[in-house]
Amino acid sequence: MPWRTGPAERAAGIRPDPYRVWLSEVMLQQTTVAAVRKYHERFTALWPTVADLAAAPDADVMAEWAGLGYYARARNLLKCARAIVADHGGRFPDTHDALIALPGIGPYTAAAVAAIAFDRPETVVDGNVERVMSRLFDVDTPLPAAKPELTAHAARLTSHARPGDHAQAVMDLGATICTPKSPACGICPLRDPCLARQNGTEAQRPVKAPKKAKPHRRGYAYVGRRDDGAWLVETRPEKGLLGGMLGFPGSEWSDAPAPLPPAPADWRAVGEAEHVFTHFRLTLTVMVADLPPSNPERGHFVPASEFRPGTLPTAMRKVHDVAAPHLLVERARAAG
DNA sequence: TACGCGTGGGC
DNA sequence: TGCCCAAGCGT
Repeated sequence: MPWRTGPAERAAGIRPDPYRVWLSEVMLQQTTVAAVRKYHERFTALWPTVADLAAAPDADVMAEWAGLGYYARARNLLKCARAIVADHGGRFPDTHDALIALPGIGPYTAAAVAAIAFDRPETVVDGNVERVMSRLFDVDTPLPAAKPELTAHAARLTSHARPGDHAQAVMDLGATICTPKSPACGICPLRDPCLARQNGTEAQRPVKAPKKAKPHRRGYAYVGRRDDGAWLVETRPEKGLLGGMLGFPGSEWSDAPAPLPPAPADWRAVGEAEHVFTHFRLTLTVMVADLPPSNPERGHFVPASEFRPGTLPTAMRKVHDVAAPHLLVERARAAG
């Protein structure tokens, strides 16, 4: 991964850039490496240092984060960058305790940055480490209750000689060999001491608490365009679902939502957009209309030349994709 | 402690 | 196809 340093660089005493390590770790929270790579490249190209990021407009950062999910991470990313400039002279603190005091940095990220960027003997415990420890010691306590026990195991094994390499190695073992399904025990360097392997329980580790069922919610989303092609959008409130992101005005999302058009117009339904969030399933009825030039009751117009569907969170991009063909038809009909 | 918070890929 | 999951954090 591009934010890592190789053996030759480390042998020469070169440590990874703490800014790049921090950025990667925040992006990797509950997110796959494959999804993160391009976002990390884009962010470091646009904002090469933490000071550059701290100076960026909120809307620019949110737009670049669009599609990566868990948008509170992007809001906290900016808060953290600005705190580092304001309170730490633009340099990342190099201790776990100072790092964990910053927005968006919790136990995992504080340990990961301290270990990987500053080679401090901190114990990282992410989902990979939990899985490796639960198998190595055949822990049958269900997660998340097992977390302290697994953390204690991981801490006892943490290398004080090469903490950064150790942290990445345990996570890489979990990501590539000690995988959730069909672990490659045959090539695992820990196959002999692994208690789950000895007991034949590796497929049942880690034990997890049962999940809650996802309710199904519905709503209306309104995609309106003005005569000049401008799109009616709104910036969502800072807190809550898709907080701070651009979206289309809509109704509440509930069992039986009431229509709530953002402006008087001849709204008509053109289809549905389906999306699954972490804790509920959503079906949005997509409404479209040509809008008069008068001010809407909610939202604001973005000129067609400045509107990029890629800056929308995925649920809203799906709404756009359902609506766009119908709007284009209307534009063409009007023009023709 | 438990919940709210996204998304895309794998099977 | 519907579930499971991924380098968690804030409240």
